[in-house]
Amino acid sequence: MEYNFREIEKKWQAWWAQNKVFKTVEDAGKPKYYVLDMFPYPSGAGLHVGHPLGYIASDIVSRYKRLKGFNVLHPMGYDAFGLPAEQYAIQTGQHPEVTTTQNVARYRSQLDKIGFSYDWDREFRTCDPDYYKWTQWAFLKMFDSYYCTSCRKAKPISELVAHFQKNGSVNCNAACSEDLVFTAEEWNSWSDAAKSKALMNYRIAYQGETSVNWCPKLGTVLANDEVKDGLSVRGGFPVEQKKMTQWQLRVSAYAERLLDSLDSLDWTDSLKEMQRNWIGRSAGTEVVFKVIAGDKEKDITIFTTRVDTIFGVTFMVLAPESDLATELTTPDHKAEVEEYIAYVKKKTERERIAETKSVTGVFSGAYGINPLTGEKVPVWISEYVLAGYGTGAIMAVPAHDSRDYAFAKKFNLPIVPIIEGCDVSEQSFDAKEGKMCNSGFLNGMDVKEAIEAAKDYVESKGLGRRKVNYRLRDAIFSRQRYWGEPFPICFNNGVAEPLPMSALPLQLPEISEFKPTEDGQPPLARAKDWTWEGKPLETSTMPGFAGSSAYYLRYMDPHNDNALVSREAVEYWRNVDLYIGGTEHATGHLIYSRFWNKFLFDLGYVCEDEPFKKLVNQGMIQGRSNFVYRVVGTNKFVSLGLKDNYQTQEIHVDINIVRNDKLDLDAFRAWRPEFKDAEFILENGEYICGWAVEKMSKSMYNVVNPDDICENYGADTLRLYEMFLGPLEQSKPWDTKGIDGVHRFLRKFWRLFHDGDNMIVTDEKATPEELKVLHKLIGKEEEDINNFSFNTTISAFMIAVNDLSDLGCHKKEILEPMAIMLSPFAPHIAEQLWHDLGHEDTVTFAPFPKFVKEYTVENNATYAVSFNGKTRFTVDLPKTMSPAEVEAHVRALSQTEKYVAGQQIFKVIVVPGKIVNIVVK
RNA sequence: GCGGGUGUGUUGAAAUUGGUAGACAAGCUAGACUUAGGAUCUAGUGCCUACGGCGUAUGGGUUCGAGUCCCUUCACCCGCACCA
Repeated sequence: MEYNFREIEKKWQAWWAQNKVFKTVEDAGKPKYYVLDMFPYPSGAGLHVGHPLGYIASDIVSRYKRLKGFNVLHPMGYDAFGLPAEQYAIQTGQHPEVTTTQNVARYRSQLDKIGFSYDWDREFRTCDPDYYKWTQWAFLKMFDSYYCTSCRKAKPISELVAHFQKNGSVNCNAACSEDLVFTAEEWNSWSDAAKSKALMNYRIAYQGETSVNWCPKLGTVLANDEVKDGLSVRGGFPVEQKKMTQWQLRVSAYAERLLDSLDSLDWTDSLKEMQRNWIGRSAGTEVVFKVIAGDKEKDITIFTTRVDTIFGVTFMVLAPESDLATELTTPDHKAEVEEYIAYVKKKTERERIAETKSVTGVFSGAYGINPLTGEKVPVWISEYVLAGYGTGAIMAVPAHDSRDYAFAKKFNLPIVPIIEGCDVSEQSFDAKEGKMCNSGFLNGMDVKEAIEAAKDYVESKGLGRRKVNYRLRDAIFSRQRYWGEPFPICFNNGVAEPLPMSALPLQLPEISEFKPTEDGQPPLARAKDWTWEGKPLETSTMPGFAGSSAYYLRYMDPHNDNALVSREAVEYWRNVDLYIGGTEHATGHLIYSRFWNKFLFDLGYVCEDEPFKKLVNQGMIQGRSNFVYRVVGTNKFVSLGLKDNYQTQEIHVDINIVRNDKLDLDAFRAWRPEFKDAEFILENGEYICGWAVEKMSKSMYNVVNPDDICENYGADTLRLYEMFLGPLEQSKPWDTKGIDGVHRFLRKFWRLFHDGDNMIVTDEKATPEELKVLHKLIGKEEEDINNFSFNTTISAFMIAVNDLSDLGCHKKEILEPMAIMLSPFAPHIAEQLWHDLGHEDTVTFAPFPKFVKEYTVENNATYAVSFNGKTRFTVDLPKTMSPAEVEAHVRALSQTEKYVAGQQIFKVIVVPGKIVNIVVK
């Protein structure tokens, strides 16, 4: 029997499913290992060959860990709420539930063909009421909590209420949207509605007015990570800034913890850096400036990281969106300012980004007083100052800040340098170096010294205080959509009231149309009787990241009806040991999940502060398109190498009728009617196509579907090939060149066991040479899997198989461990061979062979010499030398050099391969 | 502009982490067998002015020894971007 992958794969996939081989149960006797893939959004297009890349890698690790004796949790499910299904519903009237179910079925059948070792009993979709019950539950917990800034954790809001009753807002240590000041008496005198309103300022899930990314085309608000370059990530529609009242999560309260615990994670530096930038910690100073606007006078606070430059302040700037801008404008400048604010408001986010270079602004008529110099400086209003960061007001030091500099140049404001010898005639001097001048008590100090000295001074004089600001903003948590989790919130005379836990899950109501209502209400407003005990329910739904923020916990205990996850389950599985997925979630899902986990950790529902210990980002697989070149105005096609002799037009050609960049001429003629009579100008009798790396897409005819590869080569070949393509983390184009190589390897592997219909494995004892081949591979695989270097393991397998073929080795002692070791990569063929060797159980839990180093004796003419176990050089020596002679020789040699090792003792170590190391102790 | 990363044959890529650069595959060339194929096997394949010399984007440095470490320049990729 030849290697018949179709039969083998079908047979063992069915057998695994039937015997529930991958069903996982908690087992205190075994160490746990939790391997998770970022679950997919089931889109209508199905999986292409890029999706399984990470899944294959995680499956390899899962299977390897099982061989190593771990109890492995390896689940899969679907992130099923989201925009595309709803957009489709709006267009076609198809209920998103229906399309989602269809798409999930398609995904499942595609995944099943690849032979993953998921425990499908743990599968769920985020749109299942049994699941989103717990998303709603977590929201209610957040609604019912505040963040205590002194103990750095979430606490019940009732404790804060008790504090207010006793002390008012004094020492309340709660993260909040704005600093409210009230006494206990005031608090106690307030109505329930007023209290509720005040508490919104502190809740972790709260409703508040904020500037949001509004996408008119989608009819919904979007989170910052859902917007790129001023366009929505989904759909690419323009986004504008709008002030709206929205549900939000107080993620900003966790900024510090999210930043600090990054250090403990085994993630790539680039990803951690991305999160650090996104969180954007900056330690600076808040300084109070007195501002005089006509007959009005007001203290305003500015934020700066460079208090040391305060003597160089020549003007101040307010953000046009901030309330201060209108408040501090003097009557004689009112018209201009209003016009300017209107102009800024009209701009879309995209225009703003495009015009960052242009400088705009207007004078407010007000003047600020520099608290250190007493100097009077004009207050301007400009869009380069953002309302959402710091205090929305800055002191401008044009000599030492490039933005202030550009502004000063444009509006002819003075530029006063305060660092000795710097030249500010052409541009500002932003560097934090040099000696201070023109700066009163700071004169003569080094800049770094001056920063600290200025901070101390400002604090000691009560002019301001040190302040750490974060760029991370609270997450906007409502979407004006249908296909998402409903909020378990109703409104009692406009006051938000949580539903009781017993009301969960609050299920999505049936509606017939998914568009927003005529008066701009979200689609849920169309539902009949969308009320709770007579009170209207919230009509927004939760965003996509809500359901994906705690899903890894649910897999631990997916059918629990009493808790998101039971204490026993979470204490056994704890957190994810290995998480594999794309970088696109760096600042979205991976921040929200960490936040969500920390919140549940604070409340004692989970036992680890961080959800994902190790994270690996697989690269994107791009498409590789092929082109033919039509001679303009004819139906003649010229081969790539000759095309420069003609005027040609480049046409995408279906990659399925091209092999190794050579066009199948008949298939091309049959591809489309207009090419039926195509003629070709060939080179060396062949038509060579051009190619380019592009995104995989239908319109470029370059989509490769995993089902087709499974059909033509088998799942094992697909798995091996995706890994063989190159390092996991690297983005690379899909290119079927070379897939034959790995397929050939599997056939060779098969032939070590079989000759035609006969099993040819013997019980003979293995020779040291054969054992050496085996153990070299064992060592390599152990090392490589821990480094996620799967491509080199596969190379090592190829070498081993070639060596064993050369040695004519068909011995069970060698081949049985080889089959076990291959099983993570190519599980179907390994399972078949395992059974061929007479086993009745599955290879899944066979013990991974033990690595023994001794079978590595070899000698050769090249020697490498190392000093202190590190530095080495090679010397050519006669083959016949004994180790002692080698030592003498090397000693003599080294004494001729300046790095003399004369007195040192050499030790000869024999290692695998050609090189003998002579280590100097 | 800031931050992170990458640069090795015709192609995907290896390199015991400072020690024979190009393993393993793909492609190409020649040959064998053949039921002529997208099968199998064998040999060759970095470059040159070839018994030698040169080669890991560029120029320099450290070292007995550099793809690997340090500095310069260039190119490409990714992320952030008026964050004070």
